[in-house]
Amino acid sequence: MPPRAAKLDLTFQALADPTRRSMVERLSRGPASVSELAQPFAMSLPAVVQHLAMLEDSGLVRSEKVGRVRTCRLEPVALSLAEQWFNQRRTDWNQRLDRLGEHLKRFPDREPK
Amino acid sequence: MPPRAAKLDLTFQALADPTRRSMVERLSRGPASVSELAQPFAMSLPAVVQHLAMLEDSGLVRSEKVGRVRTCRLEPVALSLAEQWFNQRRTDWNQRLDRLGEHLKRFPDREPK
DNA sequence: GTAATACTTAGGCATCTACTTAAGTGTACC
DNA sequence: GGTACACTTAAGTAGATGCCTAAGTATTAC
Repeated sequence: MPPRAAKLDLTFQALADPTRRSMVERLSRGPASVSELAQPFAMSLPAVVQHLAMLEDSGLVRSEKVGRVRTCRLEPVALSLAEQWFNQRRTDWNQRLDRLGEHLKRFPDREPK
Repeated sequence: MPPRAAKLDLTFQALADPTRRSMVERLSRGPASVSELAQPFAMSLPAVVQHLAMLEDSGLVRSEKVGRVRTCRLEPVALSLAEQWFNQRRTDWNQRLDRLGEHLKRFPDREPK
């Protein structure tokens, strides 16, 4: 598997959980500490940290520890990598529709292949 | 959990696997039967069908059976639902950068809050 | 009617996920 | 030095995921 695909696996996997999406939403408004990120959730801290680990594995989030506080920030480049995948699908889809329309204009009666 | 979030769970989960992404890529170029979709993969047919089931659960793919052939097609609306989530993140992110820039222009020396 | 095709169903198995509780470690404050 | 705080590590569990093989059903072609 090409490395880019592996990265997409991790990214989409990371975004497939509502807790983690919520964290990304929070971080898209600015950095936060682990406890700040944990605060909205009715879940133990280790559970939150485990979610964070998946976000970091995917590259969506980066964090560094200063003193006893770990500060997390969003990595927008990683987000746009996933976004690009959607753009490519849309491009393929539209190209097909264009070809289909062209074909129908020429042969209005026949079913396209 | 709001229903929209549940849908995003299923969508991102569906896209987190390279086999399934590959299938979506194939389908973004036009409809295909189950065996056509299975052909590129070194995997049993039941495994492929299981992947397809997840794609259908998420709403990304729709299929109908005629005779003994099941034809699958992409549902582009489901794709754009996921795309929108990225757009919203990007909007939040840019708003924050704007505010940050504004703040720095006024108080060039202070660390922003 | 027989045979090939295109799935479909059922069962099983190894691994991964999403949590938990309990017990650390390192830093900051008094 | 002692205590509170902010994580961190470890170990365990229920359920989901990603495959497999074997056997079944419905169409279509001969």
